[in-house]
Amino acid sequence: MEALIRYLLQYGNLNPEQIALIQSKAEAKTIEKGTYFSEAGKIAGQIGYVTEGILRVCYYNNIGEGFTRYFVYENRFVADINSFRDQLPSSEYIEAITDCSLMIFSKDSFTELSNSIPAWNSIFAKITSNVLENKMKASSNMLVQDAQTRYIHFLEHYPGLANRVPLSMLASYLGITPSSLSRIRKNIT
Amino acid sequence: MEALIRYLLQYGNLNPEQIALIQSKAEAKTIEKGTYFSEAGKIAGQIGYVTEGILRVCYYNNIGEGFTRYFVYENRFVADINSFRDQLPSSEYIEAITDCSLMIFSKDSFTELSNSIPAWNSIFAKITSNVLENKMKASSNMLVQDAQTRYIHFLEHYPGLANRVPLSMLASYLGITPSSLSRIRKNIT
DNA sequence: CTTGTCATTTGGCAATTGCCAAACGACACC
DNA sequence: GGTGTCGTTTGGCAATTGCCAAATGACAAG
Repeated sequence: MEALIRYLLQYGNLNPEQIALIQSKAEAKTIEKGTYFSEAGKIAGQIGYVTEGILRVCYYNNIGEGFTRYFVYENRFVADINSFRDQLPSSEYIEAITDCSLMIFSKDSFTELSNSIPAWNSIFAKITSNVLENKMKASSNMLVQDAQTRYIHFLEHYPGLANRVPLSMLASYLGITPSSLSRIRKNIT
Repeated sequence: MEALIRYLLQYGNLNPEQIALIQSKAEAKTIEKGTYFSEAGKIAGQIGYVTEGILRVCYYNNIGEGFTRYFVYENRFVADINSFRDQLPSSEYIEAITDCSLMIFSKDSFTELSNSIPAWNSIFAKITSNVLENKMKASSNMLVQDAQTRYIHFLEHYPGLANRVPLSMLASYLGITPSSLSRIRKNIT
């Protein structure tokens, strides 16, 4: 909970009353490995702050293969933000790939905070654009690197994460086959 | 100018007085092919709505090669949004690849609109997250497609654009060499 | 018209990566 | 212990793409 407040304070100021209000609206939630926090076709009813565990934002093609767009891990927000904000159907899945603990805000709580705390919307606008811009740059950079460079960059940028996610999901994030990732790992040891 | 207002109205409501205020703050500007709208290391002082022409958002590596992250063309906003919002140094270049006509808002005008029009920040928050999310998905999708598929998808998604941008810049957007793109074009005719 | 410059095309070859199939390892269940 | 399942590793081969170099084309300047 302190971590959540510290995270928010990076993006704007909040006084003690506002912090107390936020804390009163945050709700602890755990979800099991393999279950979905949010599903394509459904409307996102909550936004979560990850206190423990890893999720992946992913989609499936017409033959059921899953592709990882990115991972979300401790001390980051997770949600289909456009679905949550405008209450439109989501286009992606958010899947827990380990057991996860989250602090969540329901849409109603989020709206109340947005009405009570002037800085709230500005804080989330900043978080959203910073995070999305970074994700976009990461994908865009990967496009012009070879597979091994992408993997090494992932190792450096997300220390420890490579050992916590299945090889096949990491491979689809990197845009390569599981076999290729397995060979790359053998190469660089 | 009507196009700009119509674009904004897609993301929120504005009454006639607000529309008039917006129009009074928008400033016409032209920039020449080959010049920068915004530069890495500098603070973005304006946000532009493209009425004519094409720009690219790009960066350079340590040996001076330029890589295109994406293109911005008619009836879209262009800016380094994080630099513009927080007045921090930009990390990328925005280059006119044809002569361009823009409607621009200076940081001061933008702030005034933000103070006078309650919906203003919400409109730009939606535009920002929608646009960034689409860019991010596009890059992420490209990562798992072969070069020809990426090019065909670009042709379908941005009709006419392929003939208006230099092959070398399109190649770097697609993450392939100019030679490869040239061969792909020969293949599919 | 000639020249120079720069972007694009093309060829040949090498490296990367994908695809398919088989083997292996971990692990739960009987 | 045996069996099945699933994820990962490995091998062999084919396709894609990059790299380097040369040829061609477009175009502006003299």
